Amino acid sequence: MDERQARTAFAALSQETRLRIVRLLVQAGPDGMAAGAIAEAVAVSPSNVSFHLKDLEHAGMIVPRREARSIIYSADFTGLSDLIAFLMKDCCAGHPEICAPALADAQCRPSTAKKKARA
Amino acid sequence: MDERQARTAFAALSQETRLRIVRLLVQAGPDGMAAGAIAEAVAVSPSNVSFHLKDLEHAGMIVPRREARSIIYSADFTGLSDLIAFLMKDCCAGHPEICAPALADAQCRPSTAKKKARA
DNA sequence: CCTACAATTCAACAATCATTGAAATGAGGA
DNA sequence: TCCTCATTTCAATGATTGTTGAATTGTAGG
Repeated sequence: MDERQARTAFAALSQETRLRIVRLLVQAGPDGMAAGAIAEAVAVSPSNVSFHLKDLEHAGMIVPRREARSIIYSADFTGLSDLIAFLMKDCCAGHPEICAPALADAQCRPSTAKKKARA
Repeated sequence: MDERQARTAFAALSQETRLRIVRLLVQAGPDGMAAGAIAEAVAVSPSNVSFHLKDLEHAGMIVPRREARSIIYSADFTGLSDLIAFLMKDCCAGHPEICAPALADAQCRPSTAKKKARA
């Protein structure tokens, strides 16, 4: 992920409605949610949600698929992952020890973490 | 870090000049750089760099200190770390295996990861 | 105290972004 | 085909954000 893509992603996530949509879709998992359901969940108009969904899609944070009459959006985990990697490279560059707390904090470890987080 | 803080941080990083400043300061390390030096490095006017520095400070991405006539800014590693943690919680929530690639990708590992992680 | 320097503040303007409601597209079902 | 539903597109408007140059604050040295 280059700097330009990262900026686009940051901009997408900096807006209240859009950030809520992303969090919603991450929780929804691979099944995703229809545009209309998203609009209802975040309480904005259909045209407005469409505007934000397009922006998030362009930023590589979500991905659409058609299913019958609906368009289902789901989180783009690869895109989110790439953004984290970009941020970690910037944050940790030359200072791995400083960034470590973030890793410990998130309950997200590579498969090497046998025991579950969240005791 | 709550959602509002995260949005402020994302907004700060979504602007070209500001993202360049952050990357510059991360590379500069704890010593930091004077506002004037930053302005020169990113090629913007003093008043403009001041505007962006204030924004980054407000977002918790950089921290200032006075030193003689200069004001030295350095990256706020804690703030950056918190943002990564926020993003990882959102991204990985319930899907740790999906987020793992980001961890492997960044050359930044917690000290708890003795060996492996990339079997 | 006066001057020089580093940085910030301020007001004005330009540019970008978000919201709205109406109209258009596109997929199914009768 | 016709009708309906789900979503998008469009144009207009309001709200935020970024940029500029001049004026200001604060620090240090002569």
